[in-house]
Amino acid sequence: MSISPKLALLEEYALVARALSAPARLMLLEQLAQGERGVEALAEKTGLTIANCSQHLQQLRRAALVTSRRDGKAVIYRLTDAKTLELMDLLRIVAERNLAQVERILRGLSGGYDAPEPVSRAVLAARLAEGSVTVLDVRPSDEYAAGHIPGARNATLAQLEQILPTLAHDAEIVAYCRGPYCVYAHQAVATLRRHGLNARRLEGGLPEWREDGRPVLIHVG
Amino acid sequence: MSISPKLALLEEYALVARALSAPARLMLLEQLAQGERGVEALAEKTGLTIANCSQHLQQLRRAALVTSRRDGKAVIYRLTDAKTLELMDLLRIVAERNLAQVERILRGLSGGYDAPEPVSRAVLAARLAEGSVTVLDVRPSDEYAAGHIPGARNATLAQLEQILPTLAHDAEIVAYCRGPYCVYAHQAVATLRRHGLNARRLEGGLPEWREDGRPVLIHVG
DNA sequence: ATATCATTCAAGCGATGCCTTGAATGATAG
DNA sequence: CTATCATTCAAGGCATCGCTTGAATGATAT
Repeated sequence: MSISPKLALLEEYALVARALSAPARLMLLEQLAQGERGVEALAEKTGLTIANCSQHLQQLRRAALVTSRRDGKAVIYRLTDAKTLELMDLLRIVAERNLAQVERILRGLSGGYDAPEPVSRAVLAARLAEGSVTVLDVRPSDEYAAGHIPGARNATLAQLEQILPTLAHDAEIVAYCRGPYCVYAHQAVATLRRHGLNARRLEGGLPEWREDGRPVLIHVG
Repeated sequence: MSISPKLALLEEYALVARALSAPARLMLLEQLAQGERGVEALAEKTGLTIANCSQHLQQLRRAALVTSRRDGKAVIYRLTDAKTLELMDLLRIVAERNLAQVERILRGLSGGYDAPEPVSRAVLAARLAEGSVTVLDVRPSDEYAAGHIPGARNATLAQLEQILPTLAHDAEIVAYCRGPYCVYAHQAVATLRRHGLNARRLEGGLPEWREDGRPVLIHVG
């Protein structure tokens, strides 16, 4: 009943890939890229039931993409390390690079306008230093409170229309969200540009920004 | 169409991951990494039937990991670009790195379940002679192939859950691995006992067994 | 101890995936 | 046109996956 060593190895690799092969688990990883979370919080954010969420998390843990620790009654999950994020990013890059389907979906998101190139993190940091840019954090406010780019203003997609008048029409606006898997920033830029504002998207999201070693402001005033 | 654009995007990313989640397809990609090949050549190299091989290749093509062209009657497949290779490499790196990490983590938590006393090598040898025990080698398959206790069955930790139903519930199970500093056997025993099986750990590992002058079987059938 | 809360386990259902078998397609050679 | 070859399609069996429901576990507080 002993299988070949080679096949056993491939089975291990396949286990990791299989852990990444369900949209629900990618959602969980995206959430965990924001920071460590408990099961209940993850279930709420992703819309999964508690039990289902727990089972997905255990599958991710079996592939060692996440680790967990106890905190009182709660079990807190987090990404094992930056390699997990790298793997997710490369998966996304390959998918977007190769799949015309992805392009069509993103185009559908942008509502048919020509999406401009995203702003690199280095460029945004420079523009921030000279104060020539408005930064918009379009994630839910609890995630904003847990950490955001210094100087960024928070507005969910639902709030976006309301704060439109308060946005300068001359300065450039840069929107960001959770990261490459997240579509909030795409949608925000589409909305802003439809209203004639000069908006672009930040390349990557807050996890990538933090990964670069750039400042993150916690506990808003 | 767009029920949920976000889900649709994640579905596309998951499609790429799913394409990498079958050992057969990883074998095909490994072959293609050495150069473009026809279907028949790939089937021969991997031991798959022609039809099965063709279907796997189409799945890889759907994920845009490979592309194909016609050459006379034959269809020649090749990797789409270097990114496919990068993705395979990162998958392998993460899998191997994570397995080592699991080992380190488990070393920290030796407790967690009431571990029974390990079985001495002399006792195991006697029990083996009378056939009243199931021996489980929980090291990687290549190490198993390089030498193991005669009659031992090989199963990595990842495979353990899958072979659970095939393990006898009445006979005692003895698990061993590399030696006193290796945690595979500890973890295996913990898993088996969680499933209600009567499992214990061998004192020491294969090096100690060999050091005792006891038989070691090389070259598995 | 008992109660409570968060998480995990276990069983069942429907859907999907992998593999096999046998027939259909598409391109080339005579 | 017909025959041949490589590949693909189609249908079936069998296993696995993802989700749900309801109960069990583990840690904490009373």
